[in-house]
Amino acid sequence: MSLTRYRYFALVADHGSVREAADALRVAPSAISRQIASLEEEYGTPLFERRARGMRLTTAGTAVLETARTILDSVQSARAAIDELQGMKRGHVRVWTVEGAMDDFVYPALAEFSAAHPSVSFDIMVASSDQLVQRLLDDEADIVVAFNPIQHRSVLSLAEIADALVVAAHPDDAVAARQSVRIAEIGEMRLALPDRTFGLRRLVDDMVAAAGIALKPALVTNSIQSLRSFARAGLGLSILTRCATRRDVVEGRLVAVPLQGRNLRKACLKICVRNGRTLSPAARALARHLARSARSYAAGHV
Amino acid sequence: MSLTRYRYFALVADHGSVREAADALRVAPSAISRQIASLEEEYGTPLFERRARGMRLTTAGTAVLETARTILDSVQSARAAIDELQGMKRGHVRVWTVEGAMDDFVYPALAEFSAAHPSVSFDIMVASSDQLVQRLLDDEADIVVAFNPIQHRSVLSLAEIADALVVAAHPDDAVAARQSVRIAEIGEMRLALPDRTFGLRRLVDDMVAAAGIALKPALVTNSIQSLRSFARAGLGLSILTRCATRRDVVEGRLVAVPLQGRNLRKACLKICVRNGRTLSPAARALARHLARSARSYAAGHV
DNA sequence: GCGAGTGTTGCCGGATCGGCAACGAACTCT
DNA sequence: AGAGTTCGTTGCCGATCCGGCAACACTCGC
Repeated sequence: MSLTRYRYFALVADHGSVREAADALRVAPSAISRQIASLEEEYGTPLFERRARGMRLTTAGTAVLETARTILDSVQSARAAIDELQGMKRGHVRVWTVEGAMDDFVYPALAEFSAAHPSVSFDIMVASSDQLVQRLLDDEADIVVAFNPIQHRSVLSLAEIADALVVAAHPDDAVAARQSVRIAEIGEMRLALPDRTFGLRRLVDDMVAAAGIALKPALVTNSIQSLRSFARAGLGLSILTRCATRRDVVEGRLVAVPLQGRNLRKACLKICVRNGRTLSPAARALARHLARSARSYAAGHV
Repeated sequence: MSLTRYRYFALVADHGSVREAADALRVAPSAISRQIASLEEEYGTPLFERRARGMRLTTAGTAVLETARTILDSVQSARAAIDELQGMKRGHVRVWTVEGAMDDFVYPALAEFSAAHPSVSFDIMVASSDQLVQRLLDDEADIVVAFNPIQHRSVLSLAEIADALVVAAHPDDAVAARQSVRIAEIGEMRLALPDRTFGLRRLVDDMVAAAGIALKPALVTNSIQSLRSFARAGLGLSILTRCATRRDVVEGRLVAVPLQGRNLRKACLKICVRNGRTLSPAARALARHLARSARSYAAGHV
């Protein structure tokens, strides 16, 4: 939203330091410093006293802080009023998702939504893609985030994220230095794979079948986390999606090498709802939000 | 400021139409339309009902309008509180300016300042540059905006705007089609000039003297407005500054052709205060604001 | 004096904003 | 009914703003 300056300002006032506020907001200190400076220019007077150990409000700053709180509260209360109008007060939404999308996509999007609609509560349940579709058909899930779900006329996809298959390797593994890995090669590798109820596994099976190879996985599991751990421990390679490996890659614990091959079907994360079913207002709003997040996620990580 | 969306929103709600709000704010309707759309996305619901004859608030919109008013009021009240702290309540500032800078520079800057500090009142007096300096020394002016004022150790320049000399011509005049005019040529032209108390006139006189030419002005006046009218009526050419002709140029009534010549001294508009004198808080704030405006004006019109 | 902690600044890539012109929709007046 | 008017919206583009990064300046405590 556009009230960034006031949010930054209030947070700095609370923490007494640009640095701490920056950590709390997960932005660079310079961004906050600039917004404070621009606010001071707008009011034509310093709002903080700069000290060696942080920032202390000036008298003028105190007045602005009061304003900042008023502003932020009143936006919050407008949201609450709208929630009430739309029957989202005390709403509850049941989201089922594949494990691989949870950390990198579902939770960040959920955090945004929850900040806007604090009174809505959630179930976040994890299952394999096949099971997800079943939950949706059984009306046990309002929204599912599935990986290459089977086509079904009662399942409506609102948005999708193309998510490449990668080979996850320990940074010291020989594979980690490569630009890509061909399908034909993975038959020879020490591999960990998800079990056959996973959309990811179906994709891999189809590809290796088309290439005429047989896989001898060193480990089969029903947990994405365990696939990551396998590779992180240097026990061998795992096949995962880029999205599921992002955090470990950024933090240097894994390297993700793209899989290459002519039979590489589009690997696709989809936000799905049950066709024809009328969702609760809260669920509808969250579904819209997830779909929007998916589109911007897709745009940002191509 | 960054609360644009809420200002736009409130104004549209008040006027009941994007177009009227756009006219009132002097921005394009599309800009407002977008901000409204983004606000609606932020709240996840339409805030206006689109009708053939304008926009009508929805119920959700009414809730947001309340918020918008709270926000805008509370910013206003923070300003007022700061003004009070700084002793700017009911301040009064006496500004003296050259006529040529009034419309294009002084009034826009003043409007911004006045929006931020509504309780400050002004004298805006017009005089020639020589007289301005005298007012400042006599403590009859707090701030002056002068054109190439004479150097004086008690006159402190806070900021300056380089302002090129131009020949103003009627659009049909032969000169209007040219890229530039050399000093040497203006001796032959039918010219209007300000009288000798104007900084602008001093500049012209110095240049023609250096070029060894004598001028036979067709009209001498103590009013910039009359110089403009002279050229607009097609009676001949006027020597003016780019800043003083901008509006007429934009609206197609005049063409401004740059003057060229090696003796062309920098033509310069300066924001000046009396050195050593302690200004009232309101005057100090306005001086700062004018100086800042001058810098951004200079940056924007090179 | 030096290191650790702080806030700020220059630079740059990406996102946003506003102006312009063209469009589509709905009403009004022949 | 049809032409014209009055709306709001959208695509495009240039200018501006914002945030990340790295280097810097400053203060305090050892």
